[in-house]
Amino acid sequence: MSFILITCDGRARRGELETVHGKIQTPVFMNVGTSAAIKGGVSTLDLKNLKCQVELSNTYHLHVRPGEDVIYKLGGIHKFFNWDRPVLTDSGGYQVFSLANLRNISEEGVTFASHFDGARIFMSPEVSMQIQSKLASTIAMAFDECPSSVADRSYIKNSCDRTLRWLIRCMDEMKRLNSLPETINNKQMLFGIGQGGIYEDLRIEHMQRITELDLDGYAIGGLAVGESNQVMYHIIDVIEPFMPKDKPRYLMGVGTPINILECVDRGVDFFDCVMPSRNARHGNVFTSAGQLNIMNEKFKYDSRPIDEECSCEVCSNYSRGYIRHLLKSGEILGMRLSVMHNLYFYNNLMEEIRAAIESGCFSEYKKEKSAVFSQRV
RNA sequence: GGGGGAAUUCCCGAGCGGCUAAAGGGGGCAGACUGUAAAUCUGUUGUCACUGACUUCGGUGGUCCGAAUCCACCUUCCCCCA
Repeated sequence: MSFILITCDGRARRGELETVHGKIQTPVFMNVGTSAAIKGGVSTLDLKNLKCQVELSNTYHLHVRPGEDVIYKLGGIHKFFNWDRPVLTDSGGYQVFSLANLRNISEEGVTFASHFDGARIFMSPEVSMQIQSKLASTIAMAFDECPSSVADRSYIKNSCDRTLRWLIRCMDEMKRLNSLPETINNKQMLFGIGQGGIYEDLRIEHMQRITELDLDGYAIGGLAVGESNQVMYHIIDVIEPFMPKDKPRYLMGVGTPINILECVDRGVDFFDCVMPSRNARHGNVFTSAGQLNIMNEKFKYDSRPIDEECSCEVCSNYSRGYIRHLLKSGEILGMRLSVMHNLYFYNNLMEEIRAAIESGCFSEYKKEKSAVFSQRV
């Protein structure tokens, strides 16, 4: 289990992470299927055709439904949804942020009122690790607090300190769980998460302290939660020098195609975002000529594919006019086709980014694509 | 043949004398969405010379300072009794 840095182009890194479920070529975009399913009716069989390397699911959501014991008894998440490539499970830390009005934080952990039925759910570093161990994902994320972007400095400081203490508890619990004979994946990896809001010194301090611990990868959390892109880029610039060169770096929850180009350029290896799937469900699709909303009236009689440059199975077979009709009619196929296209677009973008880094022309590639991606069709 | 009810802006549907260009849905048009409480949310939806004016609530004519709202007749539709 190791991370190899194949080559660099400026700060952009081309790497390879070896896992028990195969190698991950980085930079990589992880396809988000929170409840062990890509929303919009896209299966794991489809994901293979969409160039997906890593699927991401969520500890909190799978704990609420169907419960980790169900997935454990069915052989772990890979058997559960028939996917043999890497899976990363987020820890539930983001739900501390997104379900802010339904939870209560203490040193021990977080109590949620389930968004599903209001039942009390307790999650702590140990509980999150236990759930993720039963899910048997390839990579587990540390249980952190993703604080609000408007939280004040003293709150962020205290939150970072607590998240560090939680990280150590996560590591201890993961070590214990990986040594148990009944553990499905006893080589489960653990990534730690750096926080610090928009405060440079807190960001640096937190990153320094978590990188003193021996983790399989280091994530940047708490960005793209309301601050501007420029602030986000600046924070990454500030903390990047403090991240180990020989470990994968994961920018959580980001982002737009331009965000990804900018952050690869700043040395990030892993990304994930809800954007390609959520936006697709609302008709917003990404193309090599810029974004468009397929439901706009101007596409009513358009016989062209979503993206004439795209070779995904959706663009090879269906017109804008047809997909517009499906979405306008509330047909689930409209979502399915749009989501499939957007995921292919993201996964293909990452493939092109990898090739550009390998050939040493990443900055030209980034410049050319950024100009196009900011356009609307 | 007799009796009763209804016609509202693209559709359904409130309104029953001034606060009504007219609630609320739907549909239409557009926007948002960044470790997914998101098949969700927001804006907009008579016309124009648009901080104002004009036209509109089946039709025609009345009452009134003022009518989608009251009256008369006409047209169409629905229900009940024969």
